[in-house]
Amino acid sequence: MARPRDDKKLNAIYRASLKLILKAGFGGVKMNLVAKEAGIGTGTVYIYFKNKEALIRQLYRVIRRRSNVVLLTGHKPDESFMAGFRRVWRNYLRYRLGRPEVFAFLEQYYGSQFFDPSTTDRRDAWLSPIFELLDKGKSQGLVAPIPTELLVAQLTGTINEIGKWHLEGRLQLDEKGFEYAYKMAWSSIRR
Amino acid sequence: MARPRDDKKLNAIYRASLKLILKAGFGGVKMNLVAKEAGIGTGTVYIYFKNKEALIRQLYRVIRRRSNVVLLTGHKPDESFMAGFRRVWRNYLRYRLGRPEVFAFLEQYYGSQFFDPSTTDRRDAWLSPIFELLDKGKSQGLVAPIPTELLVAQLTGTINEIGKWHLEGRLQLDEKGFEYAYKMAWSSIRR
Amino acid sequence: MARPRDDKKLNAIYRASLKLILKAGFGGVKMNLVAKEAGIGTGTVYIYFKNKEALIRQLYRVIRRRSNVVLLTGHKPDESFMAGFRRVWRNYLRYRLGRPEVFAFLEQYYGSQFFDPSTTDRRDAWLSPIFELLDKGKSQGLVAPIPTELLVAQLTGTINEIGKWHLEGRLQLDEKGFEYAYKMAWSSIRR
Amino acid sequence: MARPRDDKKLNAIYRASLKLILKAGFGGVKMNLVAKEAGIGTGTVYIYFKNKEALIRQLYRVIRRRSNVVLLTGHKPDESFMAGFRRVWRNYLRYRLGRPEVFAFLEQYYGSQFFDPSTTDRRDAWLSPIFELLDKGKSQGLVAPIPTELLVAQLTGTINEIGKWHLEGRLQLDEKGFEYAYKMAWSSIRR
DNA sequence: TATGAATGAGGGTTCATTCAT
DNA sequence: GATGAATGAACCCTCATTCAT
Repeated sequence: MARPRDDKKLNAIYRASLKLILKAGFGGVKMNLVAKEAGIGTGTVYIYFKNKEALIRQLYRVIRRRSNVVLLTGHKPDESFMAGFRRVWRNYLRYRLGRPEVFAFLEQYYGSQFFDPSTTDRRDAWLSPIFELLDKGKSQGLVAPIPTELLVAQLTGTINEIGKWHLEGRLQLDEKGFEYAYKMAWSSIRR
Repeated sequence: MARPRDDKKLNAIYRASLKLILKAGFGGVKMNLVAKEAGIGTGTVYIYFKNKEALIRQLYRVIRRRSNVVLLTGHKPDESFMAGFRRVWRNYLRYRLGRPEVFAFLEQYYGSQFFDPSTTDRRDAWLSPIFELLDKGKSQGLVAPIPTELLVAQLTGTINEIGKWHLEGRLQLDEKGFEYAYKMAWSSIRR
Repeated sequence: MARPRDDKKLNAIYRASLKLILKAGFGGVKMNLVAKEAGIGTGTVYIYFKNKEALIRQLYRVIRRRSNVVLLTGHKPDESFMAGFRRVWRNYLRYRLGRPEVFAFLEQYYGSQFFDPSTTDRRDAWLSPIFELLDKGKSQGLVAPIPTELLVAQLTGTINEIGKWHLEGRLQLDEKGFEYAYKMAWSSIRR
Repeated sequence: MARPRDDKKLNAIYRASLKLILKAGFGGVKMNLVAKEAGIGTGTVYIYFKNKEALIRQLYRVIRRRSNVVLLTGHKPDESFMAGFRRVWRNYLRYRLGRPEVFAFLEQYYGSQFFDPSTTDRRDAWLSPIFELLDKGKSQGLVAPIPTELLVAQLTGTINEIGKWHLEGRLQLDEKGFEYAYKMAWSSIRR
C-alpha cells in the first residue's frame, strides 16, 4: 500500500491501461488484463493503486503533467510569438498523432463515471501554455480579439479531429497536409 | 389481439440510453437502468433488442440517420454557397450544443468495443452534406484548395470542442461568441 | 381456466412438448416454444394448463393411460399365457421403438423436480398388465419362481435399453434381431 | 506464490453436481447451488470450468473413465469366461446400486441439450469390457450366437432398470434377489 | 377465447477486489 | 512485496407467467 519505489512496474501499469483503452475503450480496461499486459500479477496492481478508480484518476494526472511538458518542448522564453505559436501547435499535433492512446483515454475519461467536472479546472490544466501564448498574441495585436477559450477550442478541436481521422485511416497527413492544417489554424485566429 | 409493438417504447429506450451515457459514459449503460429510465420492464428491452450490443449499434445507426437530416434542415437546393455554408455550420453548432447526449454517445462509441472501423465508412456517413458543400465551394473558387477531409475536420473539430467546453461550463456561447466562432470557421477555409 | 373443449389444441400441446423433450430434454421445454410448435399463442397454453408443472404432470398421466392401452392391444382374455406374453412383449417393444419421445419423457420425468415418488405407485401403473400376466405365468408353472418385480425389470429394462440404442443408431433391429431379443427375454424368465 | 489450483475443489464440484442431479434432475443443477454444495464461492466454479456446459460435458468424461475402471475391478486376465462374466456383472450391478447419482446423470445426459451423439461413440466407451468379454464367450461357444449389441443391451438394460426401481424403493435386492437376477442374466445369454 | 407483448424473479457469468501462500 | 486462486456483488439475459387488447 505504501507507494513503492518500483517505477518500472508503475509505468508498465500505465502503459498497459492506455493500450487496452485504445483497443477497446474504457470497457476494455479490466484489472486482470491490465496486469497481464503489464507482465505482473493481478494482485500486484493493488499494491500500486488502491483500486481501479485510483488507477484511472492517477493516470489522468500523470497524462496532464506529461502533456504540459510536451507542449513546451523546445520552447525558449525569448522566442517571438509567431515562432512560439508554430512550435506549440506543432508539438500538439505531433503529440496527438503520435500518442493516440493518450487522447483515447482523455476522451473517454471526460464523460466517464470517473471524471468529476466540479473538482477539475481545465483552465489551469495542461492547455495553459496555449492560453498564455494566445493572450500574449492578442496583446501584441497579432491575434484577433476573440475570447481565448474560443481560440483554444478552435485550435485544439481541429487537431483532435485530425488525430482521430488519422487514426482511423480516413486522412493521411503528409508534409503538405501538415502545412495546410497550419495555414488553416493561423488563418482562423490571426487578426 | 395482443398489445401491438410500440414505437414509443423503442424511442424511450433510445432516449434512456443516451441520457445514461451523458451522465456516466458507456459504463453507465446498464440494461436494468435503461429499462427503469424508459419506464418499462427489464425484459421488455430484450423484445426490442437482441442484446446490449444490438441496442448500442442500432442506436448508432439511428443517430447517424437523424444527424444527416439535421444538418440539412432549412436547406434549399438553389441556395448560394455562402448561404448554404452558414446554414449547415449553424445547424451543426446548434445540434452540437442542443444534443450533448448524442455527441457524448458518438465519442464513446468510436473507440468502444462496439465500433468496428472496418465495417464503417464515414465519408458516406452523416457528414456527407458538409463534404459536398465544401467541394462545391472549392469548385466555385470560394474555398481554399485544401483536401476536403482537412476542411471538414477543421470545421467539425472546432464545433465539437466548443460543444464539450460549453457542456462543462468552461465556455458560454452568446450571440457574439457565435459570430466569433463563425468568423474563425470561415477565415480558416476561405480562399 | 375451465377446461375447454378444444381437444385439438390440447393434443397439439402434448405433441409439441414431447417433440421438444426428444430434441433437447426437459431443458428444451420452454413454454413459448411449446406454443409455437403447437401452432398457438403463448398465452393460450395457460388456458389449458395452470402452469408448466401442471402441463408436465398431466402429460405424464395421459401417457400412462395411453401406454396401458397400448400394451394390451389385440389381447384376448382367453388367450394362452405364451400367446399373451408374446403379444405384450411385442407391443411394448414396438411402442418403445415407435414412440421414442414418450420414453424420453418418462426417463426425464422420473428424476426431475416434477416427479414425486411418494405420490406415485408404479405397481398400479401402466405396467400392471405385465405384472398380472407374469403372475399368471408363475401360477401355471411356466415362469420361474422369481419375484415379479425382478421379472418385469428384466423385461422392460432390456426393451428400454434396446430402444435407446436403436434411437441412437447403435443397433438396428431387423426381424431376426427381433426374434433374438424375444428368445433372450423368454429364456431369462422361463422356468 | 498464490494458492495452487486445488484438485479437491474440482472433485467437490463434481460431487456437488451429481448430488444435485440426483435430487432434482438437470434442472436442479444451478451454478450457485453447485458452488454452495461444494463449499466454495460461485465464481470459483468458473475458474475450473469455462461455463455450465463445460462442467457437464467434463463430468460426463470423468464418469466414463471411472466407470471403465469399475467394471474391471478385481479382474484377472487369465480368469475363465464364467468367472469374468460373473465378476463384471457383479461389478456393474454393485456400481449401479451404489452410485445412483452417476446413472441419474448419465440418463439425463443422453437426451439433454449437452449430449451430441455425433461426437460420441459408445462402442469404444466404458462398456467395452463387457463387449469384449461377451465376444470371448461367443467364441468359446458358451454364449448364444446373438449380436453382441443385443446381449449387452439385455444385460445393462436389466441392471439399469433394477437400479432405478431399487432407488425408488419398489424393489429390494437382497442376496437371494441378487442370485435370481444373476440367474436371469445368465439364462438369457447362454447358448 | 386467443394472442403475444410485457414483466421481473432468477439463473449464468464477469470482474473488481481480497487473501492464503 | 508478489502472486493468482478465490470470492460474491452486480450485471446481462432468459423464460414462466400475466395482462391489455
